[in-house]
Amino acid sequence: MHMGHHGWQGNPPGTEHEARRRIVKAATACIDRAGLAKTSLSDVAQEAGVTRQTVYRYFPRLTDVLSAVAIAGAEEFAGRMEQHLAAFTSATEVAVESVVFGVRTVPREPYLGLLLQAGEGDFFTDAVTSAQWFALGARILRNVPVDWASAGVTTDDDFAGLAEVLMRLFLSFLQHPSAPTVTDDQLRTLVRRWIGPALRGPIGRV
Amino acid sequence: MHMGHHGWQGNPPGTEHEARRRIVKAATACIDRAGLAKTSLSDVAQEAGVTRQTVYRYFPRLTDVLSAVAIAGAEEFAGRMEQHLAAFTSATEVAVESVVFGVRTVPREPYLGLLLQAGEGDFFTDAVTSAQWFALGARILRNVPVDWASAGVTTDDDFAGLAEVLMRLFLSFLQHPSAPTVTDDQLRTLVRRWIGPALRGPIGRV
DNA sequence: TCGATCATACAAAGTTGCTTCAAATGTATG
DNA sequence: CATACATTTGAAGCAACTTTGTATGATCGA
Repeated sequence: MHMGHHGWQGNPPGTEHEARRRIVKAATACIDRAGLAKTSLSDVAQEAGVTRQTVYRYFPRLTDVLSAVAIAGAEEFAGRMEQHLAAFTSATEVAVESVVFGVRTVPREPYLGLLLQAGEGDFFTDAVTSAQWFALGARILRNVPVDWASAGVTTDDDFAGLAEVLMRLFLSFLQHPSAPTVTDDQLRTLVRRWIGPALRGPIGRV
Repeated sequence: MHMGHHGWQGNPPGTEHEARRRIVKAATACIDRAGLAKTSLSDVAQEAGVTRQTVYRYFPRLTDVLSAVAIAGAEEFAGRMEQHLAAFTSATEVAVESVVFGVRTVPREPYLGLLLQAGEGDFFTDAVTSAQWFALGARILRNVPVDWASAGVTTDDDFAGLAEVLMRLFLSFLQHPSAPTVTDDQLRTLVRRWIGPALRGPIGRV
């Protein structure tokens, strides 16, 4: 990574936005490799092939870089989740598989895992709150090509409520696997049995 | 607490079991007052009015005292929860109110709160695992005088599954209140809407 | 006498409160 | 981009203190 000595020194190739994106990508790579605690701004700058000052140009503080990493990670995850869920045709299956997908995928993404375990006051919690997670979940569900109306999910509140319950279950399984090894099928049975009935027939007031 | 200089020194009043119970009670009081980190075996002994050696007589290690505290606390909590739930007559309401009761009650019990936040490898986690919590929940539900059969909950698996979902939701609300202040009614609506339908009519395979 | 406790002592392990040194953050200037 | 620098943070080492866990003999009541 010894670029910079004979290359361009003025305006970089690509837009400002591009440089910003490259820094976030570099930070993500560093965190994935060395962990959050062992990642310094110098490491990120080196990985991105820029100097520390350039990083400060786009992010006033180190925590802003990390917030951007968290948000970018969540967005990327949302995209993959949506893509994955598009393969299912019933509302119940989409609900079931969203939990399974989350439980199996998130632990492989170090910065997302950190995000979920973050405690009160943690800057990571400020970056993406659980409320934002629920909103993200609702957005994902809404975009999945399924006949939600016939499943009784129509209003924004319906999506928000369903997303919140599913997200809470999936967060819970990350922290309390319950058995040393929970199989995908055990997860499916649980969600299908206890959330599924709500997705058949109108939900209405209860 | 300067007893011991002029009191009895031989066999104590009450049975062996009584002394053990008194130590657990004293430890609970200490933890409630000073917190887990600031509670030492000496404190517990002094609070119980015995010497450290007597504590060691009943509990080989300090962690055994704390395990006993955790288990006793969970049992006591289960008793109060069962009593509370006896006031409700429908299966759905029992499910709903069990979550509300848990969310509102547990934070007031320092040693239970610690238990729920305990991480992997924490001795508190060894004391009462999440699997034990789910089992406790199932036991509670089973004992509440409600016509579970007509709600579709009959087998041990039904109780275990329902208890697991409810416990997970309640644990989740402890850690992610979602909004700064979640009202009891918001909690009720969520659970009633997404778990309730499963408790009307037979559950069966899905 | 027996069984449980008290009293005291003590080694090993863990905590706390520093001091010191290196690394990282944030800012300035050319 | 490159270099320089004040301030903050983190890690490493170390001494004083606390706590754990164990041992041993004396005391008291049944």
